[in-house]
Amino acid sequence: MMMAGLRERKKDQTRRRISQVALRLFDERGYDQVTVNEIAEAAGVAKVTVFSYFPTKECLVTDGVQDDMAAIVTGRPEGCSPIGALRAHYRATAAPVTTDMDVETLITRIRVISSSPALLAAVYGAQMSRRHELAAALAGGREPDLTAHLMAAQITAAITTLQEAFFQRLAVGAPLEEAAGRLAGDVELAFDLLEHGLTHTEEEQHEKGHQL
Amino acid sequence: MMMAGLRERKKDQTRRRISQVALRLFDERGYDQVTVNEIAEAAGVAKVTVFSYFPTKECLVTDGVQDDMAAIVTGRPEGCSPIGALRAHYRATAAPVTTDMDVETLITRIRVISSSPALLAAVYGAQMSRRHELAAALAGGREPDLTAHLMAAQITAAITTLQEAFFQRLAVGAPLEEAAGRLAGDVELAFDLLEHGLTHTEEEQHEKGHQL
DNA sequence: TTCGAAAATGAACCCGGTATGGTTACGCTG
DNA sequence: CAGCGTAACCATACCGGGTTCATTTTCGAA
Repeated sequence: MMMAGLRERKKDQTRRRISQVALRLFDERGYDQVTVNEIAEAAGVAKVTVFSYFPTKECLVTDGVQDDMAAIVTGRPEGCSPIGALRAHYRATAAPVTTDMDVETLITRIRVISSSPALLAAVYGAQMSRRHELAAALAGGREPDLTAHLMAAQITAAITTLQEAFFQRLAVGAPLEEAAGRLAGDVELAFDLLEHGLTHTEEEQHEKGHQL
Repeated sequence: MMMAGLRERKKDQTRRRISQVALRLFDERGYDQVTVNEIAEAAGVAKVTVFSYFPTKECLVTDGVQDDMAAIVTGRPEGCSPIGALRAHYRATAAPVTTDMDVETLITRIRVISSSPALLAAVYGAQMSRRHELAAALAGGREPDLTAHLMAAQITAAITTLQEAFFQRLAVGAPLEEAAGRLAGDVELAFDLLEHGLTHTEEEQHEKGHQL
């Protein structure tokens, strides 16, 4: 195994071509103004082939933009609180913006998603579904109680909001470095709110400073 | 105005008939297994008429199951914190389960929604949009900053989770009174978590007691 | 070289939702 | 009561996302 035969290579190639073409068209004319037929034609395949690679039109954009939170919690090092693990994770990913894919492509994806209500709703719907996994991870094996579910919901909501703010800056045209820099501070703010509650006034939050 | 002519009465009647028939069919066979054509036929109208009353198939179930949060915050009495107002509101609605509609119908709706991933995702997506309104209300006129958005996100997530838990108990068959009673306690727990943070351990939360 | 299987295809189909153009019946006004 | 404007309703055709299926192409292994 692991011998990349011609067949596998062609498959990967086709998949990439479809997704690239789709992203370009979406970016040019807007998600809703592009039909799957057009994508197929522009990519030189049949409609049914597009759907054989991507189960839905949405997946052409959203594939691989999901987060793993539950895995972060279950895989956290010994003696580390769940929230601590999550804070550390997002603190770490904020700085270098570690991404295994082309940054330009990622930004385009974000732009496309942010500017389509349908896509936004889909992404949020999907993330909501994952809350249950996070709740299970937080409960650590036991059946998650209401507290676990509430924590999972709040954490998910906070992360989503962070991403939203980050994406918003990128979509507006802010350079990647600046957006990442702000994100770092935002992560600390968000987790402070999560850990210490909303009744902490803004002054208190600020006077604490966002000690890295 | 307010003079209910025959025309208006017929309209209301038709609308109600469509929604009732749809709900019954959904409950019997599942949301995805019922087509709009079937609903129309069973209700004795044309498909286009169904869509003239309800913009989407989802709305046949989700219409009127939304919450108002932003209004609660903006309309809160003098000297009352936003979170305090929300806590008071949900504390109040938990006990009598004040609903202007048939309880049995409401429960059926909930059952249908809970058992359809598509509907759940739709509801979550819709609630997402309302977060921005709540954030604006929290900011009180000024442009909402990240803190406001984070608070709105957390609050919305918590409320959603409460409803989910409540609905879950009803769907499982718990009597309305028992579910409402538990909901009252859950509301206090949720707002304690919101106000004081997730790092409060469960023992602390419980030792505080849920003082009404 | 041959053969099984994976990949791709075209065409028909289903369903949610929209557009159009026409019919019915309510309600107002004279 | 006559008649007219209009709101509600309808049938039909259409569009786009997504599925099914039977058929053909293409790769890889024996």
